[in-house]
Amino acid sequence: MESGVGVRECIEDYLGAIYRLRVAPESPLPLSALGEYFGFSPVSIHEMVQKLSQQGWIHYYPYRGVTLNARGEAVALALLRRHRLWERFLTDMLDVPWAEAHEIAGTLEHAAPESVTERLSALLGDPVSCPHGVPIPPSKRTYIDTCLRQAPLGARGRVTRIAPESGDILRDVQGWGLLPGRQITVVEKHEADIIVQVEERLVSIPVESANVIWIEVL
Amino acid sequence: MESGVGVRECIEDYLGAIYRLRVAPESPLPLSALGEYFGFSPVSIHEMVQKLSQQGWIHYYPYRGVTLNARGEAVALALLRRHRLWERFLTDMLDVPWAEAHEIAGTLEHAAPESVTERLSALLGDPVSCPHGVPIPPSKRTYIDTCLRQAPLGARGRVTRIAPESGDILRDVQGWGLLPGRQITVVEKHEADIIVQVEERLVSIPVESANVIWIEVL
DNA sequence: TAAAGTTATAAGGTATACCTTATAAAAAGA
DNA sequence: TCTTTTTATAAGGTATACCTTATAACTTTA
Repeated sequence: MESGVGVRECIEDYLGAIYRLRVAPESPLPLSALGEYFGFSPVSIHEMVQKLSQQGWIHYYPYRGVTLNARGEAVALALLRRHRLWERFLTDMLDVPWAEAHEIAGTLEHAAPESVTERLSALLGDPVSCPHGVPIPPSKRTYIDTCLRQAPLGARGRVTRIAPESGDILRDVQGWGLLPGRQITVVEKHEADIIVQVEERLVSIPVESANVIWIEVL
Repeated sequence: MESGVGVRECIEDYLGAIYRLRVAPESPLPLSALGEYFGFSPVSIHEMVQKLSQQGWIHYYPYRGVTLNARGEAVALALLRRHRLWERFLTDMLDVPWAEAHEIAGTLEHAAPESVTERLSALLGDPVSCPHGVPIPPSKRTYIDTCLRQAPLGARGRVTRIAPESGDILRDVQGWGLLPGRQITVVEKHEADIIVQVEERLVSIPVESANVIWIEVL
């Protein structure tokens, strides 16, 4: 089973995007979501999806969307792992700002082979158990997370991921102190925002942002 | 003046190759050398050279070869700097074997922006003065080097670079203890080989290898 | 159920960077 | 000088991944 080595960069990007954008592994991701994410035309997305399906990376359910098959998911997970590790390297060792690191990691994740990334993981102290940073898939996801928007009142949890990610939301999340790994408690839920407690501090999160913040309820 | 940021990867590769392969900055590098280096057809090389010339990266002297102009040289130098720094990171911090590091650095040098590479330089202790490793161009070359093949008998010098580089020669060079930075003395010159002294040890270098080892005569 | 909105697909086009084959021009060697 | 070799250039082709326009098929909503 491939893990991303030698897989065409463009294919990796699509598989990674499907992984990041999907709501649940089984529910098909509409092609329109991919189009919006990449900023490509529906026709181009459709072309690529056909190719990915023919080459056996995804399941394509016309008029409904796509899901990753085992092969595609393996590549997406490996990609995400490389992405996270480079992100941590950039922030922890090179002091690159978090939001910027995300973008740069997006190119490094393709450039560095698995072997290098694994050595990098060791250099960083194998951050699987995640001291402060981003959850890094070891080879399978080890937690089940819930969207903050859906989290019940009073829920206590750990921020697992920001998905789908974008430079802007990352900046907000950093400002709120909601980086992955942080412990939070949902203290109030309103129409337009959700109030969470982050280390003695109360923060108001707009619902649109709460839609992309995921927590593991503890 | 550009320094490699935003310059098309392929263009950077050509400019870098011209820099590495050239014998002297002024003497045109024949297109056949580029063809051999990349393994591309003469026609393809010619096409690319025309493009590089039109876009103002190089001087093209038909039937003679190419030289870098100031703009092209700046990009090549920045590329080489990024290459060297990633190489050092890979070998020094990730314990990747030298020969392998060269290849991997060849992809990282394109992926990481200048800013990251500069922070990387700081992390590595700004290896401009080069403790043991590879000479890293700061922004201009600060040494004048001679091909070992041409070095006079009895010359004492410091290995500056292996150029043109390839996985195979790097392995040999590593075995001989002739990594860049090492002090050597030319003790004998024969038809087929050159005997150099490297830290108490005498090593016989075949002339073909001596052709790609460069030293700064001290 | 019919209209409106999505999604699919066909057809044709773009740019990049490579390829081959064939011919022309220049340089190098006998 | 003449031939051989090298270098240049023209012509046509490939693959990838994007584009637009137009039409067809399906889904959703009124």
